[in-house]
Amino acid sequence: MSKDKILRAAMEVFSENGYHRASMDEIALRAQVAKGTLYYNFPSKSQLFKTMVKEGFEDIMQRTQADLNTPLPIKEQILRIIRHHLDLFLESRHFSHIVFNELSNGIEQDVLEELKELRREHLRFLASILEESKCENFIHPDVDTNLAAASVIGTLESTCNYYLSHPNEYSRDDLERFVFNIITKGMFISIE
Amino acid sequence: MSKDKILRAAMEVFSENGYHRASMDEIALRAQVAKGTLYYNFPSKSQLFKTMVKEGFEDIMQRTQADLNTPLPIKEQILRIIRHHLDLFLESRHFSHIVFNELSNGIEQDVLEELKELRREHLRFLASILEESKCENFIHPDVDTNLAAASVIGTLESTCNYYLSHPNEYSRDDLERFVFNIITKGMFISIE
Amino acid sequence: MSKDKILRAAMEVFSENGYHRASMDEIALRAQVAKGTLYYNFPSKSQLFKTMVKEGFEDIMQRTQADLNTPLPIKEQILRIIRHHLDLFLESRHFSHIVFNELSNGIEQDVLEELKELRREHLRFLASILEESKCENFIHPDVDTNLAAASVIGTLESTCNYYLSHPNEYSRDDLERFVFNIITKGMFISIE
Amino acid sequence: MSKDKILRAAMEVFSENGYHRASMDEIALRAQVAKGTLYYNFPSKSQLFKTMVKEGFEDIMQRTQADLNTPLPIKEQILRIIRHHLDLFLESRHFSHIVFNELSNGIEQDVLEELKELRREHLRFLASILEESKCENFIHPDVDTNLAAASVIGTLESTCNYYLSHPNEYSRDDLERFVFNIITKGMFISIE
DNA sequence: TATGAATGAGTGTTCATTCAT
DNA sequence: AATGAATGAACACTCATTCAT
Repeated sequence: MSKDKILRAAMEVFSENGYHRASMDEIALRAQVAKGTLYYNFPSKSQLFKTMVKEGFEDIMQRTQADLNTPLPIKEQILRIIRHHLDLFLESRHFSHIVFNELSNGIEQDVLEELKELRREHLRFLASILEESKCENFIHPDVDTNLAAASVIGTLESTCNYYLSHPNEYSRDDLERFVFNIITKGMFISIE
Repeated sequence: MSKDKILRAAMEVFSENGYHRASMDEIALRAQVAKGTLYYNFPSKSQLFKTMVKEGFEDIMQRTQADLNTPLPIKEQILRIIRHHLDLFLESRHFSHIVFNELSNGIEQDVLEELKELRREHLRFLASILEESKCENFIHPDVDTNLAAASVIGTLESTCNYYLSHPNEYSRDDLERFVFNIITKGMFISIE
Repeated sequence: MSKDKILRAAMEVFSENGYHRASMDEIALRAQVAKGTLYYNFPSKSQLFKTMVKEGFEDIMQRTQADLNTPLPIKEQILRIIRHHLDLFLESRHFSHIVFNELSNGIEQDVLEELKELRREHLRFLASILEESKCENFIHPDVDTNLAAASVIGTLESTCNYYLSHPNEYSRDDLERFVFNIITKGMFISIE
Repeated sequence: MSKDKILRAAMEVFSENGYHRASMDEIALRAQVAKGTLYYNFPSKSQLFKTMVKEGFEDIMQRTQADLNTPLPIKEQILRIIRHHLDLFLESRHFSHIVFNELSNGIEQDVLEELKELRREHLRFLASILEESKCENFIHPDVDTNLAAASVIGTLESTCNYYLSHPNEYSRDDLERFVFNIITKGMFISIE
């Protein structure tokens, strides 16, 4: 079906070029449909973008959720969340970049709000997982889980970026372990 | 002087719209100079952008450095770094966003590399501060200071974003304290 | 069809203004299409120019060739070549001017080479006709036919220019006769 | 003096780039004066161009005239005219190209007419030399000396072009001899 | 006499969008 | 459901020219 071909092509092109440098011509070319077909299926570039982002978010949340359905020790749960997000950030690097960072400006106002809401939803999803851990006394009682969720995402994004722009300095496992440690234990020994 | 007026206007316009939606016309208008004057002072849009970013980086590094020159307890040092970067992220919110995130795609290749190098330099700067702390045994010996620097930036960026899009939920002090705690102690009590 | 309308308009506008002063706006206006349509059909100004020139060259060579297919006395052959090129130079005066003269500088390097090759091809075409005459001993054995072809074109261009800028001094027949004589017999009686 | 430096630089830059692609910035740079100085000495780009062309024409005419002042056999006279013009066409190749060919369009109307007049004057100068030869019965009585002068220029220009774009195929002497022969004897043996 | 910062009209080009088919 | 030719507003950039010093 055209719609799917277009969405796949859009994911590629947006990822490779960012929102603005991605052109509808290129997407049509990559999807092997005529340009008109894009507009037959999606009302505008920004709406196509939004649909694509939405599916991405739903996918990561669903996969994470599925993985947490079976009862697991807390440590394992954290590790799996990290792993899923590292997958996303490393494999669909540019997509995740757009999704997590390029949403503050430069995108049409109408769609921007919806995209931000999607991101907030994702953060709420992560926060709710953390909240559960907090209830079970795994997390410091003074830690705000909303900010913590944001901080997890920020740490993942930023370290992935570093990892990707310094190839050969670390292994993927190093990265995973680092993020796990920094999130759980912080970096300092004790400074009080 | 025109050059300064232009840089100030550029900062505004790039911040409000992101690199691509910022137009040279708008910058000229905002700087109250003719369009040609932009090109008299800067050879291209991307070079203007680069100059602006460069000055921003130099400023934050210089101010941070100045503040760390006097001997301070480690806790205070960390707090000050956080404060300076919170200042940057909250006051020049969009600028910092561009600087720390929008550099992955969509900007002319030639300038992109220089910008990334600026960012790397900034991370090295932070990493060197952390490395010092590590030498004095304040930081866990297995923590990589490069990744840690990246993670600090990611945490700051992401939590600032959250803070800014959820007004009235937290105070600035909450934010500062949260970031300090999460960086130093992590979020978990003990899960081993 | 748009493509043809554009080529016709381009011919007009390039002829009247020369390559550089011809603007894509003017061409679009003259062709009664939107500016975008120019770029839908031709990738750039220089490529549009090249296409136009190419068609012109092909036309003159084809028409000349067609006329020489039937066996004719050498004198008649020469006259017909002259006539065809006078037609071109007098009727599409500016076009031929561009084609034969404006190709030395000021045109984008990439297209310039192709245009020069077209001109060389046309000269080879004329030279091959002359070469045949030479083989039949109509032409002085020491005359280089390549240079001779170039010289024929130069003479035609230059005398046409003179003719056009001195209206009423000569008839078209005068011109034709003059060129024929000067090419075949030269201007001097005998000076050795 | 500035004026001379500018004229020399203008000659270089116009020759290398053609009228339109030559920029006042480049000329100022090459002349090592500030841009304002160009406008202090010449009212506009086109006037600067005109002045330069005028000097060029005067120079070639003067040098040719000087050479013909002493009594010489007709053959030698012709050879010298050819030589002087070959010098001009081969050494200041682009300048002469502009002067002899690029004057039909693309240059500001106001100056264009004056430039054409300069060219006509030069042709009259050559024609007058030929006319003299004609009076002495060296030239066919039915040859119009005005057209002949134009034809000489056209032949020179065109063969020089060919010569320059086919390096190593001919020597300068070949060229000189060819032009002399074609002008004096034409290319055909006898076709009546 | 000379400067050079500033100008702004003009240029080629891009691209999301439309619509007749 | 799908097409692709056509659009036109918007864009980065150029450059001859001006003018206060």
